[in-house]
Amino acid sequence: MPPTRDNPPTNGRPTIREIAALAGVSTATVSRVVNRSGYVSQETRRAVERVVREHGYSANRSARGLSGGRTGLIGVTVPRIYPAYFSVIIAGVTEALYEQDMRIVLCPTLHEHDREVSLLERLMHGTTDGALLVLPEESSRELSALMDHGFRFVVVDPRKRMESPVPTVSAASSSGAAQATAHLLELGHRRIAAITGPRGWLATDERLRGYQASLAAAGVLPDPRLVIESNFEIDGGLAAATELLSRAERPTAIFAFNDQLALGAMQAARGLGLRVPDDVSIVGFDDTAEAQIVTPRLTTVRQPLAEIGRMSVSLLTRLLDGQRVEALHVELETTLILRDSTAVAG
Amino acid sequence: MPPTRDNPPTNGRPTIREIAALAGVSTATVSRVVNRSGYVSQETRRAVERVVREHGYSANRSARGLSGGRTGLIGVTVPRIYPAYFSVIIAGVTEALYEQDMRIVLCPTLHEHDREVSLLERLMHGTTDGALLVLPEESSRELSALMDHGFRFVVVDPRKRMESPVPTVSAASSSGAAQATAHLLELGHRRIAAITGPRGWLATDERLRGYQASLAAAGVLPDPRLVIESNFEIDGGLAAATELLSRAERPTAIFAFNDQLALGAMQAARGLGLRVPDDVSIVGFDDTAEAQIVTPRLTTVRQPLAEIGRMSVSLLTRLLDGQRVEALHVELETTLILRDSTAVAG
DNA sequence: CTGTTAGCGCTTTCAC
DNA sequence: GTGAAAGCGCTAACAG
Repeated sequence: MPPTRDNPPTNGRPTIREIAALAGVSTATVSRVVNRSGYVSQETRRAVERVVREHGYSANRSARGLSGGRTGLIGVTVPRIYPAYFSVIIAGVTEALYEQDMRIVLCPTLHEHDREVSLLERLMHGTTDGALLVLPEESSRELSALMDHGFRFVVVDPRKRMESPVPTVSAASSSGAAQATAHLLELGHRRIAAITGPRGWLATDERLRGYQASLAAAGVLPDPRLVIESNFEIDGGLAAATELLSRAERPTAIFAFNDQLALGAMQAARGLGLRVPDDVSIVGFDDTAEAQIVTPRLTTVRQPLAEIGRMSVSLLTRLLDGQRVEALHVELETTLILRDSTAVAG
Repeated sequence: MPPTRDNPPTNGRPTIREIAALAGVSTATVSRVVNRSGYVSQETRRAVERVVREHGYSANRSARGLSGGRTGLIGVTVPRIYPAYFSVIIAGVTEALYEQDMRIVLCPTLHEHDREVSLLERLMHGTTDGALLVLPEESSRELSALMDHGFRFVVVDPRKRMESPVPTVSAASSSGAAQATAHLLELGHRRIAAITGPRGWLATDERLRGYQASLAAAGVLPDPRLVIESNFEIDGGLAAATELLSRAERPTAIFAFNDQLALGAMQAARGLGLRVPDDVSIVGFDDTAEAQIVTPRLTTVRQPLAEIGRMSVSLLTRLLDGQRVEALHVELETTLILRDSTAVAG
């Protein structure tokens, strides 16, 4: 601690004791009124509320946290803050928390497993009441262990499949992918390539399943050469699509497993002098803001990202309230959004 | 509080008392070791450090906060979490904080003055040690009052000019705008329109100043009809540019005062069947990720957004340490990034 | 219904 | 150098 350190400013805010004195009651009563817990007579309540209002009192969160109550803070680990995919989830989370007068302690992990674990451990020890883990690195086993340890959290968009004790919120990847693929098939496409995320990730495997199901339903033989594994980032999409579109017998359509990959694919097409959708149709997944600002605007599968964030908060708060959570794995609907990057097969 | 509420999980983490017992010293000594404060003998220090390490001890933040120390939490108010402009600043902030083992409590204000004020007041009372206000709604006077009140904060990208006691971090808007305009002039453009942000905002006024300065330096008479006030959002850019480009004597170049406006302007051009940059050149401001994914890629003025975030943290922590901050108004450089949305005047 | 009373886990004088 | 002890502001039994 530096030598010149000021005394921590008190900001002159009233404490519960002062409010109690002013209202002529005990601190316990003020606490009861403020927290709507226990019985307080109409009169007393009103009197206390008046003083609270007049003095702009609100409980010191550290004190509340310490005394065994809640801190009112939720930790959220997330690989990164952007692209929009993450920001929109975060926005949904903060808004839902705000409505309950709670706040978010935001922790980007940069995909580092160690950082995520240590973050989680410190967060859960006195700083926050619980956590939301977006796309966590931990395995189901590690997370189960944490739950057994008394940690309270919800996994958002799990990377791998989670065992039952760990609550999860995600979107219907498989059906969304099936819709996207069916759309391309209806347009007459038969050589439909897929640029996937990393194998083994739930999002990848589920979307692959939907893609293959639609292909099968249309009687189209799946061609493994048309499926390229990538990384859910623009560069990956660019590389994969460049490869695909440079082939002698190139695909007439590409289903990119997220919007970032689709953006990369569009760049690839452009780089090769191919027009979208005239020469190649492209479909994405997510429907983030980027989908609407590129030319042509991207046809894509919408995930209700803000809603995913809100739902996660809802699950977590129920968990924190000690309620038994009925739906441990919530899956929200996805919708195909038709825009300008797909057209009838040439 | 719901009836079924669990006892708050302890997570089985050791307390300072346990560590003290294990190390055979008092809690005071452990505290000294952990906080590197006061004198502790080499020996004792080492012994304590060993126990701390072995048991993965770290201080409970609520307790630390309560007992007058720091909470290790910084509040950050920001209008929204996306577009990228905000996310990138936030990312810079969190990363800089992480390096000091501090965390961010993120609070979107949705541009609501009331929400921002109340957020700020509660944050500063026991939850956080200080705050970063990104593009705050408050006037310089209101903020000065808060500072007098003992609040510690730094304003990032001030909306209005701030009086001296309030520290600020921003980018060199005026010179960036001058560069952008000069670039267009060099390409032979003379009818250069400007789509601005709201009048009275520092970002708007400064960029306007740079724009006019470059025009004047080139001997081009400023035409007030070419300057349209807008809102820093895509829709605003679309509307303003549509108007500009529909005129009989339309501008050959548009300087949009941020990238969002520029994206809107590109959409407008496309909507009118005009090609960018052949028919109209467009320059943006910010250089967010969007600038690189649109077609053509956007020529724009880069603001070092992540660096702005990091610098703000640096200023704030110095403030919290009670050090006198030398540079109260930090202004970072901007750079013109040449891409494909500008070309020689037709 | 309301007040009294213990702490929560930590930092910080103040003695020794 | 180190320990004992006093709270920080609040919640939660437990009495009454």
